[in-house]
Amino acid sequence: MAGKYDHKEIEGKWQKIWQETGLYKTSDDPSKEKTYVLDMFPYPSGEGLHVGHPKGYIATDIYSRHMRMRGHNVLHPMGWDAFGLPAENYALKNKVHPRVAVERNIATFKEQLAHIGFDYDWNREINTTDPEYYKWTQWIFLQLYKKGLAYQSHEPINWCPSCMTGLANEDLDGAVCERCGTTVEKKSLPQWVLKITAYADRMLEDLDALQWPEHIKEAQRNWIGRSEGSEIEFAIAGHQEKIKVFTTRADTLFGATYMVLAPEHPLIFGLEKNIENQDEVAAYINQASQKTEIERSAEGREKTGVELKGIKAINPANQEEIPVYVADYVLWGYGTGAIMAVPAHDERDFVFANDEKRNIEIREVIKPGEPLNDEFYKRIGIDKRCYIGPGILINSGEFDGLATEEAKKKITEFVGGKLVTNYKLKDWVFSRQRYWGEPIPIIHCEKDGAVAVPEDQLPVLLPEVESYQPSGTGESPLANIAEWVNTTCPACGGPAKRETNTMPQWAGSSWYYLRFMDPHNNAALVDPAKEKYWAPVDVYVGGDHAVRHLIYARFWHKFLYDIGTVSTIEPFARLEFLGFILAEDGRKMSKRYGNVINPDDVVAEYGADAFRIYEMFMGPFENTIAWNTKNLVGSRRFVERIWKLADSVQETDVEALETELHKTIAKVGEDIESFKFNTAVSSMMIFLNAAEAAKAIGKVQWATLLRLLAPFAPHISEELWATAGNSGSVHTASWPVADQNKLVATSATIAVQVNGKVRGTVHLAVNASEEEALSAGRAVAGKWLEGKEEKKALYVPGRIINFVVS
RNA sequence: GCCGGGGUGAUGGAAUGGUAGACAUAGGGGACUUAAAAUCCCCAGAGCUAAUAUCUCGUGUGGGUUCGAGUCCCACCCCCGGCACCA
Repeated sequence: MAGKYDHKEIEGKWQKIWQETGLYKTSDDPSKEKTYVLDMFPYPSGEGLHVGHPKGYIATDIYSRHMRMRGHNVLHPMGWDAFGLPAENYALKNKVHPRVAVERNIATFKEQLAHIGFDYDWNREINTTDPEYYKWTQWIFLQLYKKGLAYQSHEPINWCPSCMTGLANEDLDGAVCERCGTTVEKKSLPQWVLKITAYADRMLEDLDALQWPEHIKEAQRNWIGRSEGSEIEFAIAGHQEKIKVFTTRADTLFGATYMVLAPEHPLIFGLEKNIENQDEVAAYINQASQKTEIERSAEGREKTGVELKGIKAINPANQEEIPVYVADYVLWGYGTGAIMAVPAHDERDFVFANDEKRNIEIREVIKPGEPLNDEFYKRIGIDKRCYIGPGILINSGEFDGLATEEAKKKITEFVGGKLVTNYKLKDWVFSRQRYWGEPIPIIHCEKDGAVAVPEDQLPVLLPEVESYQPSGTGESPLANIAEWVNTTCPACGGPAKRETNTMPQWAGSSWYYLRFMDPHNNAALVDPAKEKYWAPVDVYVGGDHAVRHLIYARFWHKFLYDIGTVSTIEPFARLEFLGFILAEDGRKMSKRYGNVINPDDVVAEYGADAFRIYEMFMGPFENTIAWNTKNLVGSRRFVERIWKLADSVQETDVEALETELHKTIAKVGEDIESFKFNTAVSSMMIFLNAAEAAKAIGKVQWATLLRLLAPFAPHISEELWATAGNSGSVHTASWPVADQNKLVATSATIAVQVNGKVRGTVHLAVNASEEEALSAGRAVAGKWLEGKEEKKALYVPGRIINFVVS
């Protein structure tokens, strides 16, 4: 007779034993098959974990325990992504050094995680703010620099006036800072930029082979934004300069009746003397620069612009002179910052040109390849004079009659243009004017310019400062430490200054998964043999970060592949998307709303095992679902009923449970593999219901059930495994194998239908003949067949009987 | 606007084209208890019924394919997510 189920005692006891015996220590045994399961490592915030954080960790824990039981050598590590603005802001607010705050927060996180009973190998813990770690982050930067993929730029960048730092495009949410919601400004600052665009094509192409959720792949495709088109030059009448445009519709060139330059286009200044309405143009440009990105791109906004009077461009297709405008609907940051405008076949150009005072010709050059009836116009849904689809060329000289696709190539060739590919993806602005990040390992020499810090001098340690308050001037707080900034040039020995900007938060997380393979290596980022064994990450679990982290990590990984550091072209073979847990009120869990649920409290009251089961049973893993303490009771009851079932264990197996047990074995195994934890749990519940109904379970069946339960509820299954007299840990026992012969029941209840409507059921042996089945079916459905002509009778063994009558 | 994913009881959700609503929560009834909690047993999509049986309807809407559709096809509506004046 088992005693009362005391989760505190049981869970505390086993957590201690597992730690003492090193049950989860990972070895680099190359003779065993490996599985590398990884969570997106957390940022250790001052608020600690809420119940949403562990959801993904529980999933990887179950997966890793299951693979270990299947005999794999499992790498399931945990670490801390601790650089970046949140840590620094927290530290500023609470008047402690970020390092101290981070250490304290990590201790809290670890304590919280420990209570949930994860199988992490803590010997492999990493922390991105540890100099032994960021030495290698800096090392990667140097390799990028050496290959010309890290360069200095003076282009204006996005600047967050609240965070007082420059930002990358990926750090923006539309036109506001993703972190604080402040509208960003443009600011000219010298900075380091990483040439992520050099990898755009490979990042796009290699997506296809990844086992990732479609929406994440799609988000990456959108972000990279490849578009194939042509670059075509337009001469300016009476000038040497030319206007270069990017277009995806070179086939419409004969319909280009004006051009537009972005307000930032430098050519406007170059032509200044020849612009007759200089004042008007200058005023427009000034006005445009005052607008925020949001204002500029507001949907349905009237298109404004000013003609550059005295300037005419020459359409290279037909040598016609056409007007040139400056208008802010053309963006300086995309393509060449200038467009050829074809009002008949581009909605935006149409809206701009379809204004009487501008008096711009709308010239049709594409005829749709289908009948021009009302239905067609309804479908294209815009003004009949603007058709944006493909078609057949008209009014295009010798190209008349060609189809769009062919004409694009031929016309580009005809006017001496070239086919090019454009991307929305921008190079990664990599400098941050803040304290809490990896120093960029560069020295600026008066004579030699930017010089890489020699690798043997890494890491460049982040110095102590008096104030890590950002200056807001565009200089990082490091610039105030003269004794650190002033140094000698490694190349010439002359006076030089250190780079004072730091790396963005996303640097350390762009390669951390590699360090877990070999966390204590001082001579290399990762030992090649270990990398070859463990790479790639087999299953990567996390939410959000569809673009940023995943695109940065893929970029760095591909670069590391090119320089021979890693052996795979992609870092994460499979990605499982984590649906968040909302608060009970349906809102995001946040201190601000006072709706945070701390896992410590849940574990204390219901136990880690019930907590783990509940988070997995809530619903599909990828769904966002609100926390519900009432529902949690069900998982607690399940755990308690398992505990009580121990009293019903008998020597001999219960024959009636065999089919159900083997179904459960198959189901739980498949469901863990495919991250369908909710149905894995429900299948164990179904089996438990059956065992309770039978009022008995054989000891072999019991041991099997405990092994199935072990990944989900590691403590209670370990306890019951031990009390049942099994040797060793249940977590190193072998995973049960479903017996195919037992999976199929010998008989089944199947439905009898008449004309597809269920009219009854029959219990039939699975191997019953068709005659037997149909006659049994007729007996049940007799009433419905009476007086009707039976046209057809179907029997699908084990599934259905259906009579078709008239 | 383009792209991706969805719409199933009161709720979270199940369902290789084969008895829709498994499993769980909340709910109703009963047992135990002085009582309550806990536990155990039973009921439970909607309609019609005093109730049972029977029947009818039922997976966003309308069509279609099929012996049979939540599942496949077509059109539409709505929700969530990504991108968006990207030429």
